[in-house]
Amino acid sequence: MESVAALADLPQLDRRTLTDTAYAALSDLLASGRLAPGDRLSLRRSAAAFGVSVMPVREAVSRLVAEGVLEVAPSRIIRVPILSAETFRALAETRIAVEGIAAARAAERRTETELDAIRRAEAAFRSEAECREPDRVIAVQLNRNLHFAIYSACRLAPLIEIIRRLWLKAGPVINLDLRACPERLHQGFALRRHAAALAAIEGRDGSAASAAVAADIRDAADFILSRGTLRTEYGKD
Amino acid sequence: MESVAALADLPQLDRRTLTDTAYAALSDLLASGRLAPGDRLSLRRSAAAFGVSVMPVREAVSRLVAEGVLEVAPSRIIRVPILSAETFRALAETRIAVEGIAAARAAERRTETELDAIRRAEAAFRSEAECREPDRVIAVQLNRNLHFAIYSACRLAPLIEIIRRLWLKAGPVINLDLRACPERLHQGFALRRHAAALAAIEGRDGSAASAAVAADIRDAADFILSRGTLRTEYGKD
DNA sequence: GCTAGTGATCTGTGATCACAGCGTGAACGC
DNA sequence: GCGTTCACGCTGTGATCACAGATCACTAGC
Repeated sequence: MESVAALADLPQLDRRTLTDTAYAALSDLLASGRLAPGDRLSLRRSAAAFGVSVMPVREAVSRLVAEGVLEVAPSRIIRVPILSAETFRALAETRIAVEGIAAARAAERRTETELDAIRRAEAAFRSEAECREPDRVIAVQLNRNLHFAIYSACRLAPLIEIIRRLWLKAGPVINLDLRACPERLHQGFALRRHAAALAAIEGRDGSAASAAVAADIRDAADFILSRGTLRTEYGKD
Repeated sequence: MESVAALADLPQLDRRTLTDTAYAALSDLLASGRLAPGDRLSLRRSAAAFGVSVMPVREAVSRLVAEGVLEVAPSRIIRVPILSAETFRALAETRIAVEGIAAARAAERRTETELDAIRRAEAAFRSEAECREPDRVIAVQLNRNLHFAIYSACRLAPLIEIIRRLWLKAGPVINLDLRACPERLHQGFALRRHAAALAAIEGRDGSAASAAVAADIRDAADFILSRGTLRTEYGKD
């Protein structure tokens, strides 16, 4: 018999399958905006790029398709969906509702530790956004970190998972927009909303936190919709 | 060239793959409670039962695993998760939050048509529940119909999809419970909540609708938790 | 009688093959 | 010169094969 204590240290050697790895890689590509709406994907090509067979990529893509993050056209082409304005609006409304709740709960029951993490995340984003030449990729990542630092404090694992998926769906559109209009970072909209959210969470004010997050999401959504780059008509492709 | 009008009638001949079919079949098994927590699943056996190869079943299961509806143990066994009390509570809280929002929105912007559909669904459930010997399987289905008739009126496709997934996760536990305690139907808790929800939606009272749905969910969750059949300790298996 | 070892069997995971459908481009016909 | 067609290549989907690991029943040994 081996040492029980030593075994307890590695609770579960994570059985990470190639499918999981491929899923994580594709998710990252989508979340970071390196995959834009309309971009196509090929199982065989992706598999070659990852250095595996098509099987794991296929399952990963299948999951993303099921989640609506990718779509497969009747012509058997996998691509990241091009959202219509209406679809995007519905997605934003859903985000406002769901993330608003998470923020409210987070404000009401955050611990000091969680509050510290949120403070640090807010500061990190702020310092990058106020920099003279902010790195867009990093800013997006830091914004994401801040939001999820807040949502994590709601202590509702299923809710956080839901939000993760919503971000995956909205990611490509938002990142594409930010890439096209980097100056938006300077306008400080997000900074104001973040500050308001942080203050609300510090003061355990649920509805104020919810409102701040909602405003943050709505700002971005309105801006994207106002640019009019989204399809206004519906039509399968 | 064929008639354009005729083509428009069948907007998209649904390219239903075997994977989609398998997914739908498994979802139905889970939602209707024919698959209980702890039940195991084998790819090869399921494939044989469906009369297809393992491939489609494998992808369908993979999706459900990704959604947390099924889990694959390190011992390579697929099964429907046995939720701990804590996990179940978190799931119920999430449902209360999300479905509450959907109900509130539904109440505020339902059309007459949608209201009619909700009324019919409520009446259908009531007549079955008030029957002397209610059919549990049918009652579960009618309850589901009513809830989704309400949620559909919120007009937020992503939100409805989220709720669909939440129901898939909670389904086995709830159905298992209902199967064990059919008398709960007679107590009329659900009936009262449903009536309150219907009245709120008729009166376009969002917060009342939200409260009614939340109470309905909480009743069921509290009842299940009070029975103490759920694991109280956590531990991977 | 009970335990430890051991092999048959079944598991999901990954790779490979087969196929029908669609897109694309070049060559042919008018 | 321009439009049509046809063939090639690539696509996702489904089936099958290969494999490592885990379970479980059975047996040998104490």
